[in-house]
Amino acid sequence: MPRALSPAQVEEFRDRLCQAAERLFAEHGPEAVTMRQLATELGVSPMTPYRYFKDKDDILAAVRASGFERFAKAMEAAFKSESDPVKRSEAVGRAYTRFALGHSDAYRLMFDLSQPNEADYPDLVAASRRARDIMVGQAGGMVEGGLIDGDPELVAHMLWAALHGGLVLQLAGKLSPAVNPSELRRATFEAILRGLAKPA
Amino acid sequence: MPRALSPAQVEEFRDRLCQAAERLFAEHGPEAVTMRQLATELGVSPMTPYRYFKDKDDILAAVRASGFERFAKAMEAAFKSESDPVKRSEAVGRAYTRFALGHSDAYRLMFDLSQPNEADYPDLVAASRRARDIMVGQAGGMVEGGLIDGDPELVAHMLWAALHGGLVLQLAGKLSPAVNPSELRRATFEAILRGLAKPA
DNA sequence: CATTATAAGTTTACGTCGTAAATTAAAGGT
DNA sequence: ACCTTTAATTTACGACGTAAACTTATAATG
Repeated sequence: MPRALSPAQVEEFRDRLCQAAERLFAEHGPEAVTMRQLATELGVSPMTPYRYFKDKDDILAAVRASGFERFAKAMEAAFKSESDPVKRSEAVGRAYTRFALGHSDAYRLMFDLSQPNEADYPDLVAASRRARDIMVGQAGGMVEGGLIDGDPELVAHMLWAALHGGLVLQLAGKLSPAVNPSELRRATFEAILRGLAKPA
Repeated sequence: MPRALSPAQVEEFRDRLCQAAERLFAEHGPEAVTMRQLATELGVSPMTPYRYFKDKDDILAAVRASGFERFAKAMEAAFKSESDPVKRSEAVGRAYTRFALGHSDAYRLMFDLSQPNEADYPDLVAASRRARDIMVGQAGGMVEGGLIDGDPELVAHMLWAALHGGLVLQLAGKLSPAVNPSELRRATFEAILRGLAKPA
């Protein structure tokens, strides 16, 4: 069916391929998934995906960008669901954790995997920045609300790094079996916030 | 020169190959390094490494194990260099950070990369456990010294996760440019320790 | 010593990968 | 009706990991 292919059709094919890719990447890791498999999955010949994506790396970037978008969306929803800075922070943190644990393969693809030429994929960069902005904004609320002391961006990164570190260690199975991951997160947040609390 | 090959010779070849592999893995990532390159690097034919390693994954595991061993050694030295629990903790933390930043490729290979059948490589498991034990021991000192409150293993994991999280985000270039990584580490440790401090 | 069994190392070969290039075929525009 | 354009397929290539066959040099045996 040559001649044509509206932008909508292009988008539809890209979406379908991304969905298949995300599932297969999650199951077997991106390296283990072949272009031929992806093509078979969509019922097309091995070279067809190359009309819609530059190469395999481009597909990976698209999958990661879509992950960041859903991630950002989940956090934005949590952000808007509360107005009190503390509750808002807790809601965003819960959304973050829920996403990381519920879509752990996507999360690993997004954060663990360091694509060398990440900057070449503007969609990826934009989606990733969008997610980070919410986290910073959430911490800003707590500082402005007078609950804690410090530069909001620094505080946001403290909480983010601590949460991310625990999550990747948990997902990699590197935590000691004696440590309950959710208790680890709770205790870490509590300690950091207590440590940053404004002196009464 | 067939017949013979003492254990020492085997070990020597394995070491040479591991060193070449670590350098090349660091430069280009493990996936981009081929068995043929490694063989050429050692001046042998492409199949020779297969006498000393089961396959490419086995080489990667050996490289990671050797990384964990050097990492553990560095932390053990720091641990022994101080007797006061707080100074000891700081020394171990510094050793950890210095290793992660100074051998960032090895660190990423060790922690970022999740080899699926990690348990199949006992050397790797042992070296990895050795490193973790020091971190837990270091936190135990602070708790026993009465400086902070809590389960030593949990406290160790809190500090570990926070440090590791900041480091991997830094190494992946995901920290905001406005945030100074070393200040981030300092502030996080200070906040956690303040938050865990025993009430006077 | 000459012979032979064995093990180190190389060569060859296979199936699979990502993808470039050539080819085919279907839909407008004229 | 014909030509141009382009989606899609087919074919083809070089490189990969590694199995299997082969070569070669020694150490043990008679």
